[in-house]
Amino acid sequence: MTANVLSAAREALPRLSSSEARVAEAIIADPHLVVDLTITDLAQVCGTSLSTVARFCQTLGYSGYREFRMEVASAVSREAAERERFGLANSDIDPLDSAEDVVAKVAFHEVLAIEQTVEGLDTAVLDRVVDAIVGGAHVDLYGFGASGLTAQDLQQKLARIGISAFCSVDVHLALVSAALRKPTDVAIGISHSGLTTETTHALGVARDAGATTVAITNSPDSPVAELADFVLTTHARESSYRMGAMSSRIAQLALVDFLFVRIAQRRGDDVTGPLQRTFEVTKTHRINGRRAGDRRANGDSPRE
Amino acid sequence: MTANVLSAAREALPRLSSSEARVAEAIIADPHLVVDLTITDLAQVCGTSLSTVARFCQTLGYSGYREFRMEVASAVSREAAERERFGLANSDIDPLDSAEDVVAKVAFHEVLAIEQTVEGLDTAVLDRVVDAIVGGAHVDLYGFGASGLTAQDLQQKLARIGISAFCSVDVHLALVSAALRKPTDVAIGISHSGLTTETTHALGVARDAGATTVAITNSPDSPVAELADFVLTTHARESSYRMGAMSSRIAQLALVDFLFVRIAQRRGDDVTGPLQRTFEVTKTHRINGRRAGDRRANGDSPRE
DNA sequence: CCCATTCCTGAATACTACTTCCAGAGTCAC
DNA sequence: GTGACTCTGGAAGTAGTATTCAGGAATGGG
Repeated sequence: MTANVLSAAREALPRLSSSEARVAEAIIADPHLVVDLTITDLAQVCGTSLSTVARFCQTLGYSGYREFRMEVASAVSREAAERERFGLANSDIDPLDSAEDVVAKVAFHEVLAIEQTVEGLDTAVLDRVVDAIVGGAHVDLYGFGASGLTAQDLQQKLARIGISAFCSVDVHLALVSAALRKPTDVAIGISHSGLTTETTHALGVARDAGATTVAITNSPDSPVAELADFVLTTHARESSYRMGAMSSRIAQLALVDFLFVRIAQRRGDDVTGPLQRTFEVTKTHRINGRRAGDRRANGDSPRE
Repeated sequence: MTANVLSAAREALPRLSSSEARVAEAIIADPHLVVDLTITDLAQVCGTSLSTVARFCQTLGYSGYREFRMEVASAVSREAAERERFGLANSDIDPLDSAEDVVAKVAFHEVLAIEQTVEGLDTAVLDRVVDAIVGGAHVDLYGFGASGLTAQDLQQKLARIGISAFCSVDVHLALVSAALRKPTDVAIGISHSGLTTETTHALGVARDAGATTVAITNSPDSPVAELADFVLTTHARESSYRMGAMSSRIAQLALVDFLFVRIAQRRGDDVTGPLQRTFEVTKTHRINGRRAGDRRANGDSPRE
């Protein structure tokens, strides 16, 4: 299922028994343990028996420790390569880090979040959501707090290509809209944790009204996901929780972009046109450059 | 020793005996053999005995096949990542692209936008903006359309760590707020093109009121930038204008995150605390997790 | 040309690491 | 409290890996 072993481990955590979870946590905290240690040693480090470690590997879908280990080695190396591109030795932010370090580390985590979201994305589900939206009449979006921005972002994008979309920061309005959904409509709930009660509530109402429901969340086992016909999962790692909020939002936006581009593509929309125009306006402006600010009034671009 | 196992093997070739050379050649031709096959099977494929393969691994400086194999797995995965990246570097989205292709390409461009923004960032300017905000009384944020979401995002973040920040989608309210700025305040205008009249206007008003002004834009020569004491530039490449809208917003958010983390770091804020708590809530839920569906009466999920 | 030395090689052996099985402990529902 | 179930680690079994060793080829000296 999930391409990256480590994301898979994180995702599987809730389904695991306590001993297996201990193994998962140790591995998530330091994946290098797997590469360096034999199954026996790893079991000892985790305070459990090697049988449990072996079972854990199989729970994740691997034939055993050997296969799992190779997979972890690959994932670790891939991540290390990424880190090197940012010139980083380690990736946790320290209070004494320089501005350059902080910037590189934040960027690294955000890039990682995007890449892992891609790896873990089920494109079949993505396309079914695209089908539902393209074939549907209207899209309702529910998201509050940070996820509210993602919802608004998608709303703006859909509206721009002529798809009826609604999104409100006001829970009451969202609920009213949810109650009015028809079976031809699509309702999308966005919540990183999947626990946000307002989002869950709204999505449930839309579901009861007969709409096709979609969840965008980092926790595919969460309440929001359970109300959804289709679940799109982001893979922002929470282990370095200090970054969590940022990475998760970037991952959500990336996901929303995938969805949007695919919709535009499916509809045969000429996404190029309008944006091309923006591009040219900008370019023209830049050539005359400095004085454009003076002629204010009306010459504004489609976006921003 | 050479960093990459495979180069090492290639380099060592002339020094190897004929049987070991045969092993080396097979591996160089298809490194995946090592990942997939046991030492016994690999020996058979190479038409030699497993002893020879084991010796070969030791000749290259590894303790044995096991260690060698892990190393090869790492190298192979790293190389695949590089190749993938390279393949995406020069490709635009095509109407006939598959979902996988679309996702990979969009993600690549977004990652690129982050990386280039990091590269082009003047951390000295960043830190002076941080100084202004940390030492100031209040932050006003102006941004509309897509950039409005970035503005709101930063507003939310600053508010969360107790910094007075204002952001409104209503231009009038923004202007009123701008007019009320004091010299101890900071006003930040966000506009990708730098041409948005509302943003320019508001930033100009805040400047006249005496506030320190900051511009976040992709065009450092634009009107918004000219009104700013400090300019933070995003580097979302517009050449592939089809992606521009998405990449620019990601770049803006990344920039805002750099700013935010640096501010939190400077203030010695315990960013860890609140987020840690969120993490634990999620975790608690997850432990009971398994049966959450039952409690929820109607919750069935089509996937998983 | 023959013998001695050295190096190379793979079969056999020894060993380690991994997998699988199983029974006991614990947990939950009735 | 009892039965059904799950979780867990010990132990047996097996696959995979390391090492030893002897035969054989190649090289060099007599």
